[in-house]
Amino acid sequence: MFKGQYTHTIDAKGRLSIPSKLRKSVSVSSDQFVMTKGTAPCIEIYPADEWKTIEEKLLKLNPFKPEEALFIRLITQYATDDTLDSQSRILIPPPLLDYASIEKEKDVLILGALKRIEVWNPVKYDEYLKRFNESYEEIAAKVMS
Amino acid sequence: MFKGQYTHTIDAKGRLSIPSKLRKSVSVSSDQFVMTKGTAPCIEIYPADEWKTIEEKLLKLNPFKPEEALFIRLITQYATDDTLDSQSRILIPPPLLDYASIEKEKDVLILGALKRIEVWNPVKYDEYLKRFNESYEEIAAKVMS
DNA sequence: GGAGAAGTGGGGAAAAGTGGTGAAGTTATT
DNA sequence: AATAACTTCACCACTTTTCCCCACTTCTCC
Repeated sequence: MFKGQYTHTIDAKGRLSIPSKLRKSVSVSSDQFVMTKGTAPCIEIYPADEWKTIEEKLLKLNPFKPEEALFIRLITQYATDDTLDSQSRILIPPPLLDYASIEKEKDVLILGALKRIEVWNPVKYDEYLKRFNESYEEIAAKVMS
Repeated sequence: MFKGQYTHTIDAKGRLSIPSKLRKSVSVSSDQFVMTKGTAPCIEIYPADEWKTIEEKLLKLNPFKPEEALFIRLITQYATDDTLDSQSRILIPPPLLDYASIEKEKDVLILGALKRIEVWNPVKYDEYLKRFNESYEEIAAKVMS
């Protein structure tokens, strides 16, 4: 499972190197990833295996229900798969960078979040945290009870 | 189960040696630990086995629910695993040191707390204790009845 | 007081992260 | 249809950080 936080930079070509500790968390030899737009304003990266389980859930939705069809469009529209290059980097497509307000040659915050990796604009992540008024203890008590 | 208190120093590289008495409390040959931010202003260190039970709870949460996703981010962001080096030390990442107000080359208070080990800035621990008005005797009566 | 264990400090090899160049393939233009 | 220009992707090289190992000091327990 992914965990930890890391600060890397997106280079001028839109490449992002995946922290080695996160790479080691992935089931061996699977350097295939799928990235898509996050439900929060970030980029979500899934190992290919994990993406399959999400895809299965999507397949159970009914595309004739407008709302479910919309969700399918939104999530698949931005989905891209890629394999790591020889320097363990993935190439992030411009639409995803736009969505997450990430600029090339700037620092990004990489979060390990169990089954997925999240990539944030550090400023946006701060703003995101501030939107919630509750303290860590309060949330822990509510969610983990 | 961990118990006792110890005073060690964080070295210039952010390393902390785990007291030998605590090491002996851990189930044999498991020198794998996971540390994360405490609900109190300290660092919590769990043996890897113990952490798994926490992780299982987290995996049952639904990352498409905003509040549950937030909690996953908060707890996993600070989670780091590490194994003891040949001198029985672990490396504590800067974000955790910041959170617990611990500086390098300073003394820290290490507490054995049953299933986990806690690392405190000694000053912060005093402040923490003073926040509670009740006496030891009163708390005991309330909690243990 | 001595021997062994525990705790602290530091240096060097190896890996991780970043930047860049060149070849191959694609598109466009003459 | 051929050539030029641009984009894409794989590979190479350098810098920085990490981590592993060795050495010394201090404390503990006979």
